[in-house]
Amino acid sequence: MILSKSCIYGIQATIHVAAAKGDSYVTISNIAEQLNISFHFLTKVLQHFTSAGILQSYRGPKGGVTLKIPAEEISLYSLIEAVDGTNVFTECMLGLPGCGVAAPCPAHDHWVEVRNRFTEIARSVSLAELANTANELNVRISSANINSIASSTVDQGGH
Amino acid sequence: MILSKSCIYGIQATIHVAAAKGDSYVTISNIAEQLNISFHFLTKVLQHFTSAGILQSYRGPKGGVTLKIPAEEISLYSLIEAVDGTNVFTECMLGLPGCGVAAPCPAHDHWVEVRNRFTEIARSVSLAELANTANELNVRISSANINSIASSTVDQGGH
DNA sequence: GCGTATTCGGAATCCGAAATCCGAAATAGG
DNA sequence: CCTATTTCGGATTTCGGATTCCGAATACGC
Repeated sequence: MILSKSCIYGIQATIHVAAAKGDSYVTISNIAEQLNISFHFLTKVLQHFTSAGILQSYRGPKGGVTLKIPAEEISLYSLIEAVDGTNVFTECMLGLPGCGVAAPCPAHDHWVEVRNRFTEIARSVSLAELANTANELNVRISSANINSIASSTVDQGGH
Repeated sequence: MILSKSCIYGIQATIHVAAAKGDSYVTISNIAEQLNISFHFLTKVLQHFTSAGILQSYRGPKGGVTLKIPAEEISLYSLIEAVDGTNVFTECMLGLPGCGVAAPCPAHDHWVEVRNRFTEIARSVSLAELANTANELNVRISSANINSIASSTVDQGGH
């Protein structure tokens, strides 16, 4: 698994939030329920995003989380970075610390090609695109289905 | 980390064995020492390769392991497969079971591109190439350096 | 102000991979 | 036959990520 579970949950959750695209806050318990993830665990994961400035949170009744910046400006890269850091994009395939052009491992050149392609894609794919794909294709983002968001998210007005 | 530590150790070890390319068996303790890996742990890892028909082992004095088939016929793919299985090459980026064309996740198309490139490379890169690269470039395969193999491996004759 | 809903943040627990330990089996050499 | 060497294979321990638990902080509604 190239991404940690925390990271995967986080990506699924932000897609969920972006796909809901209401003015209101979405509660973490709602997200957790829809995605079949432990509420308490998701709570922790989403804190990475709020401290990274990707999500905006609000406590108390009518609280929850929402996107702090437009989904178009949130790259998959920044989502991954917020939770797992940038190691995924720089690590050596054989786990050698400091593997690079100066001191490559035998598989360096081959792996760099894969790694760079992954990085490019992560940088160019936006959360908006992921959310649109999810909505348009009516595609699942977890064991649950994305189209259950509409019915479960109620616009409660802004703040 | 896309590969488990066991798998990484295994790849490093087989490169070491291939780079030594003597007729004799290389002891696991020798490999472990050169690669700075726990001997007992490496013992377990290499058993995957012997049971997969990649390595040939021999017990007792003058025993050890050696390649069972030519290094040219051993792909990086088969090395990874022997230890970690094929999940790496088929898994969904978001960890969704059964993610595929029929039921894709929002990131499916993008991830498949990366995954397929990785698979192609793993299938086309041979252990011989890795070992040659390591020898020619005098490149390290662990914290230790590959060129220490020559001095540490003594040809004790065949069996 | 008071009770409730909600996120925040640390502590405790669980669990699987990583690593260690130990005895058994095989084999060469004397 | 006996001993030293080496791989085999199970049992145990360690360690870090995943998960749960609990109390605090914040904010709405009455």
